[in-house]
Amino acid sequence: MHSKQVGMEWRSACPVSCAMDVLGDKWSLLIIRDLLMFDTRTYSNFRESSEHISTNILAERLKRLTAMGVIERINPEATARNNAFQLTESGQALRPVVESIYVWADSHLRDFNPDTAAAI
Amino acid sequence: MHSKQVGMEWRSACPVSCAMDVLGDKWSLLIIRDLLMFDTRTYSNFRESSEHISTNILAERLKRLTAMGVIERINPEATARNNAFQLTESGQALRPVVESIYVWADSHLRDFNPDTAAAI
DNA sequence: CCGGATCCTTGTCGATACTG
DNA sequence: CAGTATCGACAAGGATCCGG
Repeated sequence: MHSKQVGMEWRSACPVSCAMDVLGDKWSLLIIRDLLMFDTRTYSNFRESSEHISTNILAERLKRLTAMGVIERINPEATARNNAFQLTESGQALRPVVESIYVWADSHLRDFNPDTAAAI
Repeated sequence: MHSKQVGMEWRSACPVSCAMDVLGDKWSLLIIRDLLMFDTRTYSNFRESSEHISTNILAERLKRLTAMGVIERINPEATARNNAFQLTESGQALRPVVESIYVWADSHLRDFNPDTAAAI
């Protein structure tokens, strides 16, 4: 699977920029976060997360992250009943990213959001 | 300076979510990247970066990142001639975030973008 | 010139209703 | 329950114009 096939366009060759082309939105890293915490998540599991993603955005992000090899379905031929996602090796390699973001926000965003808590 | 004062709304108390409320777009972390690389950047320096941000987006992001205490003007009373931004302590604390993103993209996005190079 | 505001077009987000 | 269709709201992006 290549970039052209998923309709991906890269703004530049910079890895950080490419990463933002894939993950640079408000939702993608929260999906990754959920999967880092719970290993597997269903469509409705994601919807239960406290940020309340809407169905079309969730479906699109799951599609994109799957296309980019970050997540995958546990069983590709699963029915709607038992259908869940997990991280690929690439997705698991995002753990340091999410953790460093967590650490940063936890120590530098407190002044702005008094509610910021360790609990997710 | 508090969240209400900058019109900030938080989707949840999760630090990762809060971080995405501040940095979760395609441009913010590229601005941080530039400042990590060059220490100080002017408005037009940012515009010269290879992703070609447009003026209105840049102005808005600089405003938001300033409001969130991530960047600051070197000299608040500078004229248009000598006017540049730098990272605050909070912004410099984002170095591990940008670096881990760089490392991830460099090793996991190559299959999708053959042009991904170490050079920024 | 440079920083930045404004206008305008296009694209994406997000809520909700709806379908298999 | 997973996913799609629709539509209004809003953000992105380009061009252009203004002030110092």
